[in-house]
Amino acid sequence: MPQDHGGPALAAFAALLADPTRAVFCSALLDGRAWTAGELARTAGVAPSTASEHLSRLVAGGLLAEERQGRHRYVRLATPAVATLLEDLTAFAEASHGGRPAPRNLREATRRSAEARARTCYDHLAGGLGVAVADALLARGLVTAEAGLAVTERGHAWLAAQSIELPPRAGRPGGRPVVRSCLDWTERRSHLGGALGAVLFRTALDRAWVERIGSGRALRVTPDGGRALRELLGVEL
Amino acid sequence: MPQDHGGPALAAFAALLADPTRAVFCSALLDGRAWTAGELARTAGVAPSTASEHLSRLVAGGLLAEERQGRHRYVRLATPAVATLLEDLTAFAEASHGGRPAPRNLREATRRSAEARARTCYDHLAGGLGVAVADALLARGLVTAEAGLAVTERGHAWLAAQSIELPPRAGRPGGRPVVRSCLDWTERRSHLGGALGAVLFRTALDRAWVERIGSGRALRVTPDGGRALRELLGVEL
DNA sequence: GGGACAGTTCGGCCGGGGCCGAAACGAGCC
DNA sequence: GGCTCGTTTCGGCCCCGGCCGAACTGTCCC
Repeated sequence: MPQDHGGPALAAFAALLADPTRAVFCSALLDGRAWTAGELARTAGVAPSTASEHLSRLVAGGLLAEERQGRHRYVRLATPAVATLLEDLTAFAEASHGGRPAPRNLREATRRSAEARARTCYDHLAGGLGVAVADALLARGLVTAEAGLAVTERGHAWLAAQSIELPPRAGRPGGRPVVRSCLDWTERRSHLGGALGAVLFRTALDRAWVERIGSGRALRVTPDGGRALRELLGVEL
Repeated sequence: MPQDHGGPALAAFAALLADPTRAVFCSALLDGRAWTAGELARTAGVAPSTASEHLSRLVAGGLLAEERQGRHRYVRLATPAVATLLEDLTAFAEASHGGRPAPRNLREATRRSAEARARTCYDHLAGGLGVAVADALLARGLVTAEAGLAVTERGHAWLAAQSIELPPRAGRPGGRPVVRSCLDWTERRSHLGGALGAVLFRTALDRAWVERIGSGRALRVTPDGGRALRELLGVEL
């Protein structure tokens, strides 16, 4: 039986994430974008040589995918499934680890609140904005939590009216679930992941409703975006 | 932001599972029952003193719950959420680890096939039986995979007709999802987890459709059970 | 070609942590 | 009380693995 091997395989896999440096890498990559080896090394505060070895292990273990461009080694999470797994693990780890420590100084506190307003979580919206959008979709009956999260009839109509298309394989067995609850570390509440969360974020970026700030997960809502959110969903920021 | 701490917290949590012995403990506990420290020590092939230390760490980390009875220390997975997390991790680990090794001898092969027919996965059915039941529910339209897995109108009626009741909080936000796809390591296909999977397994045990073999995850389908499965779901074993 | 720079490989250091056995503890049982 | 047995604590061993710096490779740019 595989579960005889489940022990060792599980241990080997968990060991990939059990190192603080590798965990920081994965956390950073949860912004859904590709990072270079050097960026990750600086972020984690280790020598480039150390980062290189870690990345090789993560790639070999199937957590990361790499792409070489010239003298750069770009690396990103291998699949959305990896992101989901990391989100689940982090949520659990944070929860069982007890409350998170308070910010150490004013600068960190303000940065926290800025990020809390709007940020990304892999490929969808998170932070206060993500939670607000999720609440609005539920309140307007576009998404139901009746028996697991799902898009309602009205929800599909609304998406069509906005010319927002879900990917064809979404929701089919083996495909990505349409809606997934993703616990927000900041808000301690759920925002929307899954194919719906991803396509909403993508749309918001394409239509310039939000734009990235710097190279992290932080987002800014544009004036157009604020208007659209208010009109389409009744979301007031 | 918590994700600054997400790295270290994630690493600390993953480290709990990164040890082969602790991973074997968790794998064994995926049968959903409480084991004593000594049983786990023998299963993993380590000294009782070693097992004791590991268990303390797992309990402190929130993965296991313990209950002392006389001179015994019973431990079990702390919550269904832990089981879900372990299932996801194991499935991913098995998948990315490449194909599982072939059975080493005839005895192991036969044991595999016996277990493959019917076994448990935490608190629901798995193996060939689990997959067959899942397929039958889908084929009869009692469960849909339209937009994530969900119980259909007909499904609810069917459950009521069988006097099978879902727990009241199931499917509500914060509650356990009603239906969850759980990848079967043996069959490489999904069977049903979630509240529905749990209540179906519980019902099957209560009505003596299946019974446990020994102390592992293996199950035997009783004659009554075979009849019930055939009549109610058209499942032929 | 030459210089700058990203990444990799290797050797060596060092600490953490898993393991055991011995001994202590404590519950059940006679 | 005295015995058994499951569990725990402690001390000590040892090895795995993360870290760095130095040297090397390969790419881009001038």
